[in-house]
Amino acid sequence: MARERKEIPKSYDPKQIESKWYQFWMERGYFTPRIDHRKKPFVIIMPPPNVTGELHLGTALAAIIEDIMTRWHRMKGEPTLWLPGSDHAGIAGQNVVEQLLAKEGLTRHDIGREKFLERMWQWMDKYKGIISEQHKKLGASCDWTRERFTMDPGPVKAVRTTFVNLYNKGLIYRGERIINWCPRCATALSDLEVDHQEVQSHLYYVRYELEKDKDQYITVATTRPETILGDTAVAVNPKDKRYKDLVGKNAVLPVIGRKIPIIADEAVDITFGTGAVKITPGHDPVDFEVAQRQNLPSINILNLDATMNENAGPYKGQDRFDCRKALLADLEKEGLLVKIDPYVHSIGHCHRCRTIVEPLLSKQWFVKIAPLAKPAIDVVIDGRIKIIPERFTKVYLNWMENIRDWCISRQLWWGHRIPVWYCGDCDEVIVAMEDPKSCNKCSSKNITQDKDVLDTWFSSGLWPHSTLGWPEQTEDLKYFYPTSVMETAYDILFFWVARMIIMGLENTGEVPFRTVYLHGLIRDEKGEKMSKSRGNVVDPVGIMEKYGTDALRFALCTGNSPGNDMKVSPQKLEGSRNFANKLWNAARFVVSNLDNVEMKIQPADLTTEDRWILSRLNHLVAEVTELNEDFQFGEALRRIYDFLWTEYCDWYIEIAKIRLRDKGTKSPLPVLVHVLETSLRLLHPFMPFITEELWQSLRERQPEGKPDSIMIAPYPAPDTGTFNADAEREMESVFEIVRSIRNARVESGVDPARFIKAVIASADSKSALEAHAQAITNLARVRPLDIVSSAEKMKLKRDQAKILVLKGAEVILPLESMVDTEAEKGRLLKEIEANQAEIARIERLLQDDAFTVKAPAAVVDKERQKLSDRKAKLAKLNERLAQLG
RNA sequence: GGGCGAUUAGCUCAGCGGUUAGAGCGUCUGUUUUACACACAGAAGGUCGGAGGUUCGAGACCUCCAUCGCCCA
Repeated sequence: MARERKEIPKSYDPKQIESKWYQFWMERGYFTPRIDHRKKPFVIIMPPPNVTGELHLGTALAAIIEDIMTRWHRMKGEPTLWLPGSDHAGIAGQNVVEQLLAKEGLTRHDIGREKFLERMWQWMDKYKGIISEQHKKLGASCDWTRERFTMDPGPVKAVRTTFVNLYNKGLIYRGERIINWCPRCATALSDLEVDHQEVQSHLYYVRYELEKDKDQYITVATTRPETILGDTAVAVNPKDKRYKDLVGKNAVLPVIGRKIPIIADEAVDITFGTGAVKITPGHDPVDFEVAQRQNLPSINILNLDATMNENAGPYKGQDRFDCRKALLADLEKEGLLVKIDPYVHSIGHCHRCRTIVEPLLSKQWFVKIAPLAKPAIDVVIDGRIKIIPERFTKVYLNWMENIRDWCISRQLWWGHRIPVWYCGDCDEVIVAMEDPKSCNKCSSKNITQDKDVLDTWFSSGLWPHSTLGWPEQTEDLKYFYPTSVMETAYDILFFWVARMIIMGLENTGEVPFRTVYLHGLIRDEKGEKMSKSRGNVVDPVGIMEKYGTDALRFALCTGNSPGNDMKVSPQKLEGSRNFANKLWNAARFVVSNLDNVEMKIQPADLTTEDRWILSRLNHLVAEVTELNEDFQFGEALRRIYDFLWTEYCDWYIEIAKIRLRDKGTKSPLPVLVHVLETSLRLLHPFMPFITEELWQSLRERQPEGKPDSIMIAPYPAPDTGTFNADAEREMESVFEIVRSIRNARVESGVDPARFIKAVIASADSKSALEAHAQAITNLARVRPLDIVSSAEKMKLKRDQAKILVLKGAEVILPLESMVDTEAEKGRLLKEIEANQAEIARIERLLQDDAFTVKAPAAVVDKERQKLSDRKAKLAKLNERLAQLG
């Protein structure tokens, strides 16, 4: 890209560069992988965000983590595919458009199925675009040429094929079962789409008269008195002696007077209420099972809008909760309401609209799940799929082992229509890949398609293979499947991840992905879950505009460990932005010094600080590589941050300035540039925009052998040959000297601008320290500085000086009049005490045979070294104290 | 009822067997030291929720308890 070479602005302005680079990457086609059969690809299928509105922070977090993995693997040279897409979001999607219609005073029934679906598509097309744009703004390097929508022809065919196959295998069936019904959404829900919430409620004790003897009663306890109207029995436990004589007799339902039997069933809990319970097979799953065992009839008392139907007698037409009140009043009047106890129990609410769901008996389509769950359990147990963090493995298995048949039909219009036709003439059920024209049994043309659609998660469950072309054996499917990582939030482990494993195994015989990475949920500063109703939703686009995309990425990545929730605060975002600015300025400094310098590093020219920073850099590269491989991206990024800010900026650049000013010495620029360039590549997956911008400004000046973009440059690999413990030790001692002088200056109130005299005395590293005289002079503001041997030290006049006793050296600061002898004595005594304590501790440790024998030799040696350092230091401190008198 | 997680500096969190516990923010004291005040230098601040135990050695491992949060029934 041709750019003018000009001054880099003083502070980082993300707006200036982000869209430019994204466009550049897109134009070059970097996001689209080249299929290379010699290489193993890295593949992530994006969890498709719901097309119900705009992106939220949770989706942004997912995209960021996925992008980090994607960019990292791409830089490692693997053919890398990150396939984006979006989900039609059945109930949620339909809700959104229905609400829009409501504003026009319309319902979907007013405009009809066809017109409604047109509106749905309009909405979807609009928001699909918005979500893609937002992903682009985040820097998501996904392959837009392969973008998919769950209702695209490919996925539609996959859904159809799966349904037909499972039906033919007898794994999809239609049956009358107790399902969860949301009266507001007017559809059946799966068990997962019901959220149980504890509520303060009441337990009502109601008397049922016995048929033959009106003075005798059996009292039952219930939380839902209106369901009395649907009772078909009273049950007691066969072991319960209290009711032994009543079993086999009939009771009479209050108010409506229907006769029902008193039966014995093991399922009854003797300790609940009175030990006698009402059985309502039409509205309770447990009761339904009892009824099946005991051959009891079921009575449905509800209409689908949760009003009472004709079976409710006098209450017909009333809302379920009005009916409850009316019935209780009537019971009270008749003296049949024995008592009301306060009672806490959990009630199911619709996952989407929070309405209380109603269990009811209904004819729906189900997936027979047990045979499908078995292999899905095996692949996790035998490690073919690994879940991170590991603790979710247990959660997954526990759910999978107790799984129940999955209700997949939804009474919605928006979604994948169930591919089933019913013959009006012969009752044949036709399930076929191609839409039938007539009944295949009686050839009647009088056939109608099932009106319902499938649970959204049915199509989502196919996502990893349907997006790649299944059921066709496409090139993509053959090459990219099974995928590498499924990255998503832990709250859809069952909804989605589990079903993808089930469906993937069933359809392809292969696992859909090797690793499941589950991230946590994002909460606000107070730790509350973000939700529209709480009004604490943070819009990622607003953040990106205010702080920059890389800052958002940094903030969401650091401190985010798998499976743990995280809080996002303005402070965190500011800190992230500050880091971007810090990096910007470090690069600005390097680049501004860059013209006409030979950039090749000549090993012979390297100074100790050069060897130190190269050693540190390569240790960093090794650590980051290891952490990335272990999916610890937050920690990896934190290490890069620490290195750049502290080691590179605070120390290396500051020391390099000396050589930059003095043109006579070897230039530090080759190393400055090398470390910066390597760090930028290391950092690129995390902060793609600023790293590309800075990398390009280096490349402009040093284009030789560099690829066109940092995102296709190789990810750094550690060069262990640069590891240099000696250089690290030497620099550490320089830093210690500088720090201690700075500290002493402040302590003694020396004017910050003033240079003071200093002498450094060292027994064994005099010559080494001499090489750093300039650095110490500049960083600690000491001049003149003398470096002397321990022997020479004795000749110095020391009584009016401040003496800093360090590990490898002593620093003598002749602060003359500023030294307060008494205060100095106090300071020394404190230091002596601390050293004595430490020496005592180590001696105790080393005298302990258990330690010296059992601890690893390296640990013991480390302690011995520490002890001798401490002793030397203590001796010097004592000597100094004696001098002060 | 069963399970999981969290509890470390004022706040947000790292650290997950090696012995003086780290960072960022905040606080305090200074500083226009020609990359950066979105910065620099220095400082204060923690008996790592409690009690037992394992170990030569425990924020780290085990047991129990407490508080908060989540999931499943």
